[in-house]
Amino acid sequence: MPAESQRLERPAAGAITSQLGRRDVDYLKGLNEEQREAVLATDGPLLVLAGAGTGKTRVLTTRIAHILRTGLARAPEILAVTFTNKAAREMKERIGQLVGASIEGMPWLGTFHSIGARLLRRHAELVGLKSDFTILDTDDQIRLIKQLLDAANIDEKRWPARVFAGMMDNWKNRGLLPANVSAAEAGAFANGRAQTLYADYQARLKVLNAADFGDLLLECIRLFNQHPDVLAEYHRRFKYMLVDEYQDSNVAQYMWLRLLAQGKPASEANICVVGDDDQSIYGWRGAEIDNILRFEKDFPGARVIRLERNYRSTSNILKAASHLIAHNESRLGKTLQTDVGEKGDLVGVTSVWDSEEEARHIGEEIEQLQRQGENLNSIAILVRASYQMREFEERFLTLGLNYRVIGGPRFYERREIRDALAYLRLVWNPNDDLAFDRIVNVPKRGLGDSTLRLVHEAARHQSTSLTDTVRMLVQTEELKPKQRATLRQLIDQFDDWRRRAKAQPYGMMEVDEDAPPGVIRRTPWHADLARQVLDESGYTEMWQNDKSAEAEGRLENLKELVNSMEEFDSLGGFLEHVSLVMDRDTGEAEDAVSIMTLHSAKGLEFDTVFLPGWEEGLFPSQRTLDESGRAGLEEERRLAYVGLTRARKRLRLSLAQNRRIHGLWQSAIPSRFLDELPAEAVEVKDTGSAYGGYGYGGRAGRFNVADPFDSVYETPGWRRAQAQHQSRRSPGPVTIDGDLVARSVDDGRGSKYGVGDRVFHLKFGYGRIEALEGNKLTIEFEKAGRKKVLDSFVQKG
DNA sequence: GCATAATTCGTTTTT
DNA sequence: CGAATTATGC
Repeated sequence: MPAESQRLERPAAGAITSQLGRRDVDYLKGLNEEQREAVLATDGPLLVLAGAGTGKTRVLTTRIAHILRTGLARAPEILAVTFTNKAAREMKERIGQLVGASIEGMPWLGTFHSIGARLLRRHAELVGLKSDFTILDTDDQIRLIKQLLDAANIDEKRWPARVFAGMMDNWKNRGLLPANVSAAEAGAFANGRAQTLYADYQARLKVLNAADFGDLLLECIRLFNQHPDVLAEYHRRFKYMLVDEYQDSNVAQYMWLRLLAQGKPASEANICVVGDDDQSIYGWRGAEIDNILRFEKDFPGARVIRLERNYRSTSNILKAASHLIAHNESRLGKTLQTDVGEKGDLVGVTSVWDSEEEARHIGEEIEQLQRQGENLNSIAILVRASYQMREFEERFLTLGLNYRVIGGPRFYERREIRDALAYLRLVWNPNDDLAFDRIVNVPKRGLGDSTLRLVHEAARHQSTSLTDTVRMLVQTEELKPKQRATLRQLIDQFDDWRRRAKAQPYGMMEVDEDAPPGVIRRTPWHADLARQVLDESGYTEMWQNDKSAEAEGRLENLKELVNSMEEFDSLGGFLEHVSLVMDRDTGEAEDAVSIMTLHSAKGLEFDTVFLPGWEEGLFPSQRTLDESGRAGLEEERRLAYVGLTRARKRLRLSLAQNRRIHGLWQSAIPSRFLDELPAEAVEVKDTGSAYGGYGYGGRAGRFNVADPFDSVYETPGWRRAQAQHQSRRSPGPVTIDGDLVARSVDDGRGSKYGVGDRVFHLKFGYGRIEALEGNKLTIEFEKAGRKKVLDSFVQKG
């Protein structure tokens, strides 16, 4: 885990350029004509349409190297954005190799989000944040929304928080601030209160000094729009802009780029986008394939360079992929030419009885390949939906075949990791209410719903953080003694940890760069502190006492987490890293078959690729068809294209005649995509167990396909979708949940009490104020006696 | 407040 | 069919 965010701060700006003079760089060697052109066309807008396996990353990295080498710009003057951390890391590495320097000095190479975060931290105060703002993950987001729904008296059963989170995500992906959300769209949630909720949510984030992932872009856009001077600063700074996987960009990312490119007239902008419209598979999460299709209009006079020479696959594989993708209408059009030279094996298509047989069959083929000396690492199984994976896992376990599942729950998404991080976040920032919420009763401390509800209400009334609220509450008698003692202890503990955190000066863990190898590096204090926090809080113990099977693994993960902290210079730096870099190191040490979804396979390649489950409904997915119609079908087809083009030498498709979905068996129809493969590149195989005549193999090369596309509109699913769409469009009669009974609300003049006032307290009844101390009142109650309470819990009686 | 039974509900996923 | 979340009883 490289400490990118930390190291980049060091002024190594000249590191790359200074070494260039000494090196005879032959970076242009080995590039084909188009690639070289794409590298050398530095000025003006450029669209590089790079088909699968045509050397896209190579062009991108070489282009950067070229810009540096020729002195067109220095490293900090180049903005290069990717979508994933993995891609960013890879680029850094390869640029490093090309220019013979380390990754240092490319401060603006990163994901949209990490660069967005970097920009926001620099100008935080202009968007209502402090520069040490917290980046929320989806978990925190949901928690926060739940609180807001609760506060607004919206039934969370009927209007689930995750649905609203999805809507907001959607808006943010499209660059919409609360004010810009159309009433029609907002009407679809909580009887039209969505817009207010969105605004409340944003306001709450500011109070919490936090931003969610969407904000990292959206707030940048707002910043640029509202502060042209700031934007101008970056116009001057960035001489060249490069964007990877442009077909995956969404509207917000487009706006972001557009603003940054505005320093010059569009026809002169030095912006280079690289992508493949045929590999756009993220439409469902906001990607606008239109961005890439429209590039030439956005940037008039843009050069377009097509990379069509494929260095990956045999011609049969390529033929299959090209033939299939040609069925799409909205595409810019490329024709991949193989450079491999071999025709290779035919693409195998096998029909099997059910998914169990499918797994058995693929297992056998893999064992066969293994006997032929193939490496398991060079084999992958790519599925459409993750539930298909289980069958393979089970089979491979009984076979004793090594496999690895890629893209499962990520390290930083595991419960124990999030809990541990919440502890650390709360040490780092006492006002992190979401972190507080997460761990206040983890491990179990006997603080249940009622106690926490009380704390929350008090916090809401007083507009203080949960930590501060509790700090006040424990000085009163609002809480039951047991809970009060527990909370007091917890607060004290955190204060203690914070003291320890401050006690250690930063200088202590500065790494001695000149130390000879072998010198044991001192464990940074914050890793130690983390260990202490986890031990003293009882968190470690909680898992030690847990007898479930996963407990051991969780403890391991916690250790790993603490160890990984040692690579960071400060707790803050570490926390930034974990909130943005959510990917795990790929353990490629062992030889194993890879099992993953088609989506997570993008960008990878394998000698042998198995593509199971080519059945109507599963692939293409019925749901996508229902929701997005023809556009959905085209995206599914691109997904198929991505799958096919992952293979270098061997491609094996399969389909089951019967599949169990949601517990019940359904007979399946072969995928229409099978019909779209060129017959001459395909070989239909038979497992022998398929029932003659029914099987796909029985039809002598003609695929027993699927209804024509139009019939999709007749499926029940489609009609359902239509119906939903209708109901969403028309707001309909406004039904009121009946829950409009006024709650005892703070009337705003809350804290204006004086000694002698008669007040009412929900729990203790009527009483008279004896003394005032800030917002703490001492009251002599008529029935309950003398108590200390918070002013927000009483009303004038 | 917490452990256990009943119920709901089923893509794809990065940051 | 099975996970994952929610209602129920102690």
